[in-house]
Amino acid sequence: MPTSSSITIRDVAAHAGVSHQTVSRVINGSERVSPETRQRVEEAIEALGYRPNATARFLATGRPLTFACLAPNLTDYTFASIIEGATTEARQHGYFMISASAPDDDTFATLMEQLISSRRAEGLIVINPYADGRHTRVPQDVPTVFVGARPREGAINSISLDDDAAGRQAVQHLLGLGHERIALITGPLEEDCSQDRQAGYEAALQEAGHPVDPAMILEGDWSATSGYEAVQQWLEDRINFTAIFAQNDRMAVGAIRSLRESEIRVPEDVSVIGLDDMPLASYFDPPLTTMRQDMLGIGREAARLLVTAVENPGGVHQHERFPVELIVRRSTAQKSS
Amino acid sequence: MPTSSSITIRDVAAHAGVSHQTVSRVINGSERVSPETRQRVEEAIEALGYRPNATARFLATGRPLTFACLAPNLTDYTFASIIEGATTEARQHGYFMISASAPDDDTFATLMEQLISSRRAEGLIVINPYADGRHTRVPQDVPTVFVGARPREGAINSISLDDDAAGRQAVQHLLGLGHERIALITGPLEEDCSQDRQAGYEAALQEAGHPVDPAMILEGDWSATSGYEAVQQWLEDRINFTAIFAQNDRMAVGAIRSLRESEIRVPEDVSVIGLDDMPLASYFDPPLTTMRQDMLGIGREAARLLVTAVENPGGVHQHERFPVELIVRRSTAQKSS
DNA sequence: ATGAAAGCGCTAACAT
DNA sequence: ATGTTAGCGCTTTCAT
Repeated sequence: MPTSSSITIRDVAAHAGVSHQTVSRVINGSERVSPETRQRVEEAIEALGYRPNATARFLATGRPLTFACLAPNLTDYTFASIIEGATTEARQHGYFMISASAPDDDTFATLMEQLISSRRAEGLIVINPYADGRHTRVPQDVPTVFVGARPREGAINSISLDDDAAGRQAVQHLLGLGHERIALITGPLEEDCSQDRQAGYEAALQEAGHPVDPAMILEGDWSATSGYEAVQQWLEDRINFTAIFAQNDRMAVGAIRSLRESEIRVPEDVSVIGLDDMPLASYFDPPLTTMRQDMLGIGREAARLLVTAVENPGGVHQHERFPVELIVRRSTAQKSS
Repeated sequence: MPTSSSITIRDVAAHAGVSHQTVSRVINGSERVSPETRQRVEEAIEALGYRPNATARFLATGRPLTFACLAPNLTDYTFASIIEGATTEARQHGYFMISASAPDDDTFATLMEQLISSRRAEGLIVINPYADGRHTRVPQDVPTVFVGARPREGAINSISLDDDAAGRQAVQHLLGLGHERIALITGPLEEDCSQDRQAGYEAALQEAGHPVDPAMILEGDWSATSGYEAVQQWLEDRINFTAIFAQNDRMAVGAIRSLRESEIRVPEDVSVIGLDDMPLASYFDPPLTTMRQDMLGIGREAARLLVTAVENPGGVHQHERFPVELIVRRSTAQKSS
């Protein structure tokens, strides 16, 4: 089997004594080829080591069979999982994924130009589109799925967690353990999910007849450090609370560190619940109570929606919300007396 | 600025009253265009909202300006970081990256066919090529960089940690604290890095005049669970040790969990050192002593080597090793009497 | 400095 | 069932 250096469809045709179009039919699995001819062509392909040139095919069909997936970064575990799910699912449908990190608005705009305007990719997945103004940079008429954003005006598919329900669930778990003074550490408030999780938190509290105390709500930036600092702040301000809902696991871990350093026991004195179920969440001390999100599944679904959008132009835009699953470990416990 | 739906170079040419070739010259920044003509063409481009079609350009030049990066998965923090570094660096040089996960040999082979043989990508980065037989699946003559593999025969660039030095450094740190009975949890032994880290461990021990006891060496699979189980095993076998070197952080964390459950204190009774400096390594209890590897830098360097290989065919193959940096936190301490 | 012609490797449309 | 003729949108000679 010789090298496939630059054997073209015509070389194969010559070798098999047929027209190049017949070769094209064979490699595309058309029915309209006699068995004998097909056989001869396949032998020629094998003999010459022919491999179809993807670029040429893309040009001829006008379809690059490629998606782009943009996230603030590629290393965050949640982003990476979504990307993995989307990439794998896309492949199943014949598409490859170009993923790139767009830390800011400008980078995002540049990538739009190079990826979308140049028609290098025919579909787009944007993770965290409301992290900044990037959602406004998406060109019209490009099949797109936003991940981690609420449905909005505009012709775009969206997938997100059911963040409101997640917020409620966290609070209800804590309420069920007897806690009433529940503090909240949010993510950046420009992100939909932070707002929705907070809304769920407030709703659950109010429905249970408890007040929402603004002093017990602090904004973090998803980092462990910001969770740590939120607790420091409350301690300085002498805020009383017996439980904390951190909107992600990293902030929860930071909060626990801070509590411990102040000799406050978790969960005996204060319960802490996070959200994500990040890797090793059960290996922290104490093992983290949290809410698991199916990030791989979200990524897969994003790819599925995108395939649908690309293959059925003018279709209806979909909006989905994924549920969260409570994982009770040991950072939450019954409120002590 | 109208839509760029399907404006071609010829539309622009007509609009500007020049030949399409002149438009080509303008968008490629050729010198051989008079300022006035250039001006007119640029106005036409603006007026029509023209954007060059990347696929057409690829076909004409024979260069897809795309790399592929294959890893066992996309979510592992070390892989994701390497990918992020490589993707970003590649972009700097005008290349996009298609990344995909190849959990096994067969998937890898299929991806080679779809990505490389079809000339959809012109360069290849393989993370962990010796995880299985995948390194044999890389076609000849494709510019390739192996990440996480020792230099070998064959025309391929490689980058890895200086794993041998890392193994030594871990042991020397422990030796310096007075430990002599140092147990080792390795990664899968088919991977170069596991072997090399073990070689460094053994060399450092021997140079210090201490025996290498095979009973104190157990093979893990990088997971926290395998670290946990290794310690269980030693405990059952009543092996005596005062320190553990786990070849990655996850296994270190698992080992610590196991030790604690047996009422063995870390670091008072047993010191534990890992390798990676994974996110939140400092948030475990105790904060993990480990060795940091610059995964983003490794990824960037991989992309740089690949650009060189692609742009200078027939060049020399490079092999690089990155150093590791000891991060002393609190899971290691002076051996108690 | 600019244009005309040819072709990259394939698919699509129309014959036969 | 198979071949012929045209492109896809661009770059690359080679003229002028």
